[in-house]
Amino acid sequence: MNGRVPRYHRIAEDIRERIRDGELAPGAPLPNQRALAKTFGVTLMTLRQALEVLEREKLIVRRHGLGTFVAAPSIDYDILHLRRLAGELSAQGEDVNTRLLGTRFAVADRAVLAALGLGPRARVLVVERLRLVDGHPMSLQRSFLPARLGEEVARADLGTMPLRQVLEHKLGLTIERARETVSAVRLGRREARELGCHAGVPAFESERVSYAANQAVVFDRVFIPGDRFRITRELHYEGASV
Amino acid sequence: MNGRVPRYHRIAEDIRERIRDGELAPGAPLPNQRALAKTFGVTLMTLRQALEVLEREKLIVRRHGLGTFVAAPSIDYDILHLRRLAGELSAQGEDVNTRLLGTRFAVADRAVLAALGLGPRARVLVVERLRLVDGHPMSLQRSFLPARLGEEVARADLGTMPLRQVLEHKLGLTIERARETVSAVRLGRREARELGCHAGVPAFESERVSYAANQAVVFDRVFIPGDRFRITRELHYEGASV
DNA sequence: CGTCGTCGGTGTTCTAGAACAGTACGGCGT
DNA sequence: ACGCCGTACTGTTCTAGAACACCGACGACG
Repeated sequence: MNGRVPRYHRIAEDIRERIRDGELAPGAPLPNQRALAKTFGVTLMTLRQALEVLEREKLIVRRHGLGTFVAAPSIDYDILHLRRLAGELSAQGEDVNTRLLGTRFAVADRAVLAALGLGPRARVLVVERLRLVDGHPMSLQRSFLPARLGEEVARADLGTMPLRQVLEHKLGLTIERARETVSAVRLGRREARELGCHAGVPAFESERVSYAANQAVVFDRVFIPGDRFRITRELHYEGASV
Repeated sequence: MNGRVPRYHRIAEDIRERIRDGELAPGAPLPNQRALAKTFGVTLMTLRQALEVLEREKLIVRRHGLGTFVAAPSIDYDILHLRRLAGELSAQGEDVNTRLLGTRFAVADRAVLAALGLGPRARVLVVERLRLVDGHPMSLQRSFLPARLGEEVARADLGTMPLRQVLEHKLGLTIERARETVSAVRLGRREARELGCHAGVPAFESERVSYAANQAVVFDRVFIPGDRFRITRELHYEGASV
């Protein structure tokens, strides 16, 4: 009956879709938990597990004694900003596009080797792209793929198709998980030239490892000048004292 | 029988303490869930709730089929729970302390005025503190409070008591919400001197507005040299396509 | 006219147990 | 010697129900 995915995942996905489709507008209350449990044919506990998932994703807000509500979209805005940083921006709002600067094979540096779990001196495919917002360069992204995957990828039309999609369709690899680290660095000469600013200006550097089927598949390194980008988040202090 | 705090809170607190006291070392496995449930005299479900709390706090890691382990402390600054950056860290793991550099009244700059909702040329109390980790300076924090609150705060012993606590006990103000923005900047001369590095090195600058009762109460500006901090986050791509 | 209690809605915590699902390791077969 | 596979551990998902806690509104009482 149930696939191999937990029931509460299905339920969360179902509600998530209804929110995304606008069937449940921001601020609107969901049916009460007991009713939801009944319509999904599960126990209250199981339903609550689904709601917990959604709450962690900031899609809903639960208020004791009041009800459960679709979260205001202001919170998504932060997430959007974070999305951006990593470069998987989904052209929402501003005019965003990507310019392919080039691809080449090269020997990977130490950080890339470690992240991808490759032996020393292994070769990788390097894909270099520039993200433009409203026509102005926003970030420079270098993606590294193990050579064996790179062969296939290098033939794809990266100018128009997102790398994610190439991996999915050409190689059957679906990125499931990623770990991203952001640091503050000084912009190098080459990076500065591509981004149209001076060498040495402070910038964010994001390094990200993406996993498909528990295997490191892509390493991304993104540079964003500090004057073009900020990370914003909303904090809430509810229970827990210190 | 049970106090007004949920049972699973108590359990989480108990385990949290054992970790903090070093009774459970980083990397060490906890007893299995069924055993823990028994020793706490509670159901498996209830125990799991406690573990979930601890996992969200990144104090433990649960691994299916393997066990539950005390998480290895990381200097990375997790953007999802970023207690750290803002400086309300609870001495977890590393040896952390704060040195009060000084307090003074001054005319606020534009950003501070806007954030706190003050009129032009308003005076504020400036509290300057240095965060040390293992004896080395990690971040420089400047907090700004409206003068009317500042009078009271200035008399408190900020060397030993966290600002949060002063606000809570002396003024009855509980911070409920905050908005934080992180950008990449070049470190100024004064900041560099306090932090023991050269002017001009890239750094994170975090600006945070904290609200109590929907009123902006404190504005914090934190500088952290780029070579001492990183922001890390875990991404999951489950349902939702883009 | 105001205040306080009750009531019916909501989410929250908890029980006792069953079945499922990864992981490691050791023994069996080849 | 090697590989497969069962088994005994681990965490995970789920049930069916009960009792609790919180919130807002309505009505009774002073």
